[in-house]
Amino acid sequence: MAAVNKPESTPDQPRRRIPEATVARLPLYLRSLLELNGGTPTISSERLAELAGVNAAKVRKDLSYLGSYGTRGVGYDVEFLVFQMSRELGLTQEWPVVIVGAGNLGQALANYGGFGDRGFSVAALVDADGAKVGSVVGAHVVHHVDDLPRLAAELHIAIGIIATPAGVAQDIADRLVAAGITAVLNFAPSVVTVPEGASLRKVDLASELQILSFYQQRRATPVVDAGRVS
Amino acid sequence: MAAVNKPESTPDQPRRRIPEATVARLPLYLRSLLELNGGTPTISSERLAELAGVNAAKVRKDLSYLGSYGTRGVGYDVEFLVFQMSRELGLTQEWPVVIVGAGNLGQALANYGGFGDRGFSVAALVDADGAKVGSVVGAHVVHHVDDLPRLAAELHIAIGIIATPAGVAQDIADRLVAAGITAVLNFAPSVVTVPEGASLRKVDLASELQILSFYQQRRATPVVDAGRVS
DNA sequence: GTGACTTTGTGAACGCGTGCACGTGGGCGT
DNA sequence: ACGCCCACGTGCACGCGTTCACAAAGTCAC
Repeated sequence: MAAVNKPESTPDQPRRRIPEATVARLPLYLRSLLELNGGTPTISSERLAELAGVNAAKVRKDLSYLGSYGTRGVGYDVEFLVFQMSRELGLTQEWPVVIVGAGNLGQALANYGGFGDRGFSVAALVDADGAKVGSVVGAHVVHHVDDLPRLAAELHIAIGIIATPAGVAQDIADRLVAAGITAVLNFAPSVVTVPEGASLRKVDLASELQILSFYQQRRATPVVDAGRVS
Repeated sequence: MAAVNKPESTPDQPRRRIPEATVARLPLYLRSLLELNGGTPTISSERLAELAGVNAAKVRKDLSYLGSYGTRGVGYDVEFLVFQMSRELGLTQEWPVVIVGAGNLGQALANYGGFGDRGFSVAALVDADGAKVGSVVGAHVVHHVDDLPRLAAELHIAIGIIATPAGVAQDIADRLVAAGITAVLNFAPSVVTVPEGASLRKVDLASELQILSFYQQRRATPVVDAGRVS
């Protein structure tokens, strides 16, 4: 990345580093604020915490990473906070997204309304199956996955969603990155990796269910517990 | 497979507490092992780490929470490990799942093949919209959400998936819990809470995209001074 | 202007998870 | 049988994230 190389001698950090855990909560706060719909001009950390389902201290610390945007004795200006968070999250611009895989999931995602919701739009839908290419899903024509580089360049796509079978997920990830798409959201039940400098998030339905199953199983089986019960 | 009851054969230790982070990785390990397809009888922590995309020390520590199932100098017996992990995750039994919301996402989930994959099956699909009730989605007839208590009891459903609009997600969660379903997977873009004693996981597409957007934005902006970026 | 009250911002302590490094113990070759 | 080698299991240190508690800072009433 550009100027940020070694923190060898530069005391002034260019930009505040925001902990990953905090970044993951920002969308939650933003959503909570938007749900207020202008009901109140300001909001306290306590109220926001309640809406977001976290505790107040965490809210304050998280927001403090963005800057001192609160007013003591009053709270945070909702509108201003929404603006700052949107800016920080990069939501002041439109993010065109490509969905790879026009199967069950890919089609559902393409049709999903809550998408353009806030800064994101489905710019392209691609598939490797020649038979699907050209067909129409929702408002989108399915393109061939080989067109990724062209599509990415022409439509300025920076985010890719993998909605393919597990077997080809890594290959698709590689192709996405090769096409200059450095943010990847993987829905396929498969471990994929991206090179340094690219971002990867995953949504893993099977894992989530298995995690639930684990705790459900624990509850069902009587246990000799050494203290707490959860 | 052997009896799914208490491991009376094993030294009956007061069950080990497994860190949440570890639990979240178990499905990953399990999947990686299954992909081996009997290729090798044993596997080292290093190899498994590679497959699962984590580091070897973490694998060993994670697996050690399950018990000392490895053999020094050799590695882990794949088949045995699969069995132990399946047992621990509660995958030796079938988990019937109810999907709430027969909209875009709900239908896609109902049709999703990789579901019965490993211990889970769509036992019911319900919706609040009377017009949808009775219609057929995939192999399932849509029932009314009011039937939840009956369905849950009759079909022994313990896991519920919320695939509704955000506005009703909390209400649905309450209904699920009231119906005795104590494990909930929430797909709706909304904060929901469940009472103590129930489990909740969430899958939040919008948040994931916004997190990606955050890092993408950081990469794109060359970083000015500590103050505002115009 | 003053004092009481409210809520932020943050220093500090704590706890959990991660990763290293190495002791430990079992297999395998000779 | 013996010793070498290998990979597990884990104690320990470190870093990140969470939480508490409180001073700082601003508002509001009068």
